[in-house]
Amino acid sequence: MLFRQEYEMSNKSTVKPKMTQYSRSRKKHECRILKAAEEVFAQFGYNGATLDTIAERAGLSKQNMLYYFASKQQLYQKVLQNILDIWMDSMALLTQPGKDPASKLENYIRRKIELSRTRPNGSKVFAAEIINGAPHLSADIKNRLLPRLEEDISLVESWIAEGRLDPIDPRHLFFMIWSTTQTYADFSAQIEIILGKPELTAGDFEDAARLITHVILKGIGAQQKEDKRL
Amino acid sequence: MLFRQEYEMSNKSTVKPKMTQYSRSRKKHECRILKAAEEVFAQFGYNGATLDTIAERAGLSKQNMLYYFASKQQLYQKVLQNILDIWMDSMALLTQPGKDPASKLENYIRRKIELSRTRPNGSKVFAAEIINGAPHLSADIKNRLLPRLEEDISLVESWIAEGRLDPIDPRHLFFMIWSTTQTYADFSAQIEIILGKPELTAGDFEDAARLITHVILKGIGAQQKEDKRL
DNA sequence: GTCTATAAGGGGATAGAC
DNA sequence: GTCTATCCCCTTATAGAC
Repeated sequence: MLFRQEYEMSNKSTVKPKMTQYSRSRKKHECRILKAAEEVFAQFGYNGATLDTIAERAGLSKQNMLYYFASKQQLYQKVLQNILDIWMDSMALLTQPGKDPASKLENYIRRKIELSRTRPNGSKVFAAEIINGAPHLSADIKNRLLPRLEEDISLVESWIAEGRLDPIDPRHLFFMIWSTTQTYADFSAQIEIILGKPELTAGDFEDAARLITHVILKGIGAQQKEDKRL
Repeated sequence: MLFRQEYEMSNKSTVKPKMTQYSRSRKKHECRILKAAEEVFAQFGYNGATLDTIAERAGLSKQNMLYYFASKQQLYQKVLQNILDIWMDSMALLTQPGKDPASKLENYIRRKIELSRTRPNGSKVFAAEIINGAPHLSADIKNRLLPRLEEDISLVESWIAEGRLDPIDPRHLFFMIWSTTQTYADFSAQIEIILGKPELTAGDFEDAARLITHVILKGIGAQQKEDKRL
């Protein structure tokens, strides 16, 4: 499912049928609103997006939408949280047991590319937020992303210590993986023009994943089991 | 100079002193306005930026600024043009005579990183514009950037045909170079948090250049004369 | 939960004096 | 070229009926 169900806290342990009905309806609305908001924030930016446009795309009135999300900021924050959650989930691929570093990194890169294909608008909203100085997100980056990332940095450092990777700075490696994969969501307008296509296809994302994996793994001296054909 | 002098067309071949005086004063104002606009558009986005804020940072009134740039859109377009011009100039490093492919690519990557350091706001405005679907820039990408890029794509293809690079898609290689270098401008807010610094230093950009050059050149099978220490 | 109406403020752009 | 004044539209958010 593209939009995960949130707001679980409204479901108490003693659930009455009426309450369930209520919550389901509410979730359905919230889900549609969040989907519309992600699209509109991505296309017009925070200030360019209007509640009217979002509401229309979600199929309700602006005033009605404000019943579900009390303010524009609250809606925006939720969109940001969602994509950060999804990206942080994907980091689990780096700590899968029983895989070599090259496979783990390849799985992570491929997952990030897949997310650029399936959730481009979330990526765009996130990117625009960072570009603007992350006023609504710096706390989450510091308090949620960074601690999780530190573990992965230590992991990469251990791989280097074991001689399985070239001695590179793990943090810059992550900047490289993030930028090369997310650019296929964030800069799709430019990439489409250069590739001469109205829309990027699944094949284009596969090309991207193959090239990024090849260059990064070979570039950091990680052994791949079999070299992919380009 | 950070902001190149534009609007050369107002200087006719028969220049009178008074006219020169006039033009110099105008250019000085326009230059300050463009610098301020680049900063404000980068921080707040097109719709979030206000003429009042830009004018204040440039040291004049909003109404006075509108004497130099007739509309917000016109000012914005000029900011976009400037950074695209600078980036296109940097592509000349790929066609320098008497250099091997690895050196040319390294020079280009290093120049792009240097521009991320010296003109981060131009990069941010450009990035936000592409994220929003490039409504003001798609014509320029198609008509100015793409033809220039086609030459560089042919060049990379010839290197591949000569066996000097792995058989990669040149277009995706450029997407990789652009994303990895521009991320140090566009995503500086996130990178600063992760590196634990209030501002990125020249040393951070040097670290980035070294890692990107190492990984990409090694990753595409380009021979480097001497492997840089990490 | 959904509607109509409206308050309240912001911001781009123009008019016209100096 | 620079200033004061102002027009006019857009947008967020609230009030209150149903």
